[in-house]
Amino acid sequence: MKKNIHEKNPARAGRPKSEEKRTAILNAAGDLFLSRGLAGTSMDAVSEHAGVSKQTVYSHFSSKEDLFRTCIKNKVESYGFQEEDLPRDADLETVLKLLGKQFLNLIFDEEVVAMHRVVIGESTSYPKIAGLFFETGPEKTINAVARYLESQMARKQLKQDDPHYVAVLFLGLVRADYQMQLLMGIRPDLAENAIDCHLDKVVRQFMELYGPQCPPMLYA
Amino acid sequence: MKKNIHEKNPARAGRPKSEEKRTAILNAAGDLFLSRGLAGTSMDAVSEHAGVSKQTVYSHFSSKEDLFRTCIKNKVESYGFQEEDLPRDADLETVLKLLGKQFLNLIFDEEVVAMHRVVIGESTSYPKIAGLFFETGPEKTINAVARYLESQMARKQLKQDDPHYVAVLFLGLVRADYQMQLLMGIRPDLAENAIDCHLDKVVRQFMELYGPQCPPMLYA
DNA sequence: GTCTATATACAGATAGAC
DNA sequence: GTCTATCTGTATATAGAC
Repeated sequence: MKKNIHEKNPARAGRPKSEEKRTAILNAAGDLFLSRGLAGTSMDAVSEHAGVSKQTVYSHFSSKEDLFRTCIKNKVESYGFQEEDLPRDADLETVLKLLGKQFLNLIFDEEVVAMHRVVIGESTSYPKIAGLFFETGPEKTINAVARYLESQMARKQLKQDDPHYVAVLFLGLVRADYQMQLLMGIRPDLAENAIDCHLDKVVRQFMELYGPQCPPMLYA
Repeated sequence: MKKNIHEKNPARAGRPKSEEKRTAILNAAGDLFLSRGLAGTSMDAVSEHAGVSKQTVYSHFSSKEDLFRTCIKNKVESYGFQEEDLPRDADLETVLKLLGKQFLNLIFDEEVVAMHRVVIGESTSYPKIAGLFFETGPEKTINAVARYLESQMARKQLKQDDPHYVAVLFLGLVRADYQMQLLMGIRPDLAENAIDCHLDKVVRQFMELYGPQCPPMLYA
């Protein structure tokens, strides 16, 4: 997309290619940005860890910002939340628990935490990168959950409501304050089976609110 | 606490005092750290905005980290969530809506957003500062809400449960995904009265789960 | 106690050899 | 296309005058 070198003969280039070094740079930069932050990572450090010279880095990426944006873009796309993988025919509560577990695994993942940290920390300087991250990361997850919930509403398994709103609510229940603690470097104190207990309770509460056998609204 | 100058005669110091400059430094540094981040703020810029020389900054604070920590500590303490102000005798739902509104005002506040951003962004480099922030900020808010909920449980206005857990749940419902969007620089699209509608709905749902007339647990 | 001037280090980005 | 060497700016922190 950037240069489209080797269009004619990808396998046997006329001149020595550099796709290998490009990925080496991206890998090195990704690791460094996530572990030391943007300001804490020098272009010298990137070139050193990638095993190339600094000028080679600049020949692939026009600036540090360009490199940063490409790293985030690549990383966030690798963390898809596959709605397609969900067993739609399975019991609704089972799927919700599975969904919750997948979501918790995601937000507890160290690399995901680091990515949120650096994106949030740099969102003032680079709002567009933060926006891109949100749309292709958290927002995509919400939408995936919303689509599933919508299908269940159509099957009368869930009360009718705005699917996006309900997805945010469900994920909010699952997230609790774990995510904020993780972002601030606090390890949530998780006793034995605490996560599973939490998920059980959350799904039960969600079904109380949106399950088909839930009582009619008391007000309004 | 640091030097305790002028212990004997606070009003009429023998030598020219510097408490005034100290606060000027803290104010300038606070504004700059929150608007440009830690790495984006030089000690030169701090001294310039405070109207003092750089050496004066270093005479009051041993390092940039020391200055940063003191700024965050001061700021976060100024954002108390006064549980005492709540009208305990008022209707429970009214108080919950008021509580939710106060919380939303807090997390929508630009300075509070900026503070979260910088603390999260620097939490890898300065985990102790992030920990201090969490304890005296978000955690204190949770505890204040928990104490109120506990008092209402004692009066049988709410179902018995772990107050801290229920407080996290309530605040999670209120927060939805507004906070994450704000941290990433995205303005939540709020239609007319959207906040109030949201609060109404959230409180209703919370009462469905924990109100005294809520149905008995369907499982377990 | 406060200021001006400076030491020292390292950042991002570029020039020119091969 | 890739490397070594360098330019230019700026950072934190300190030394010494008043």
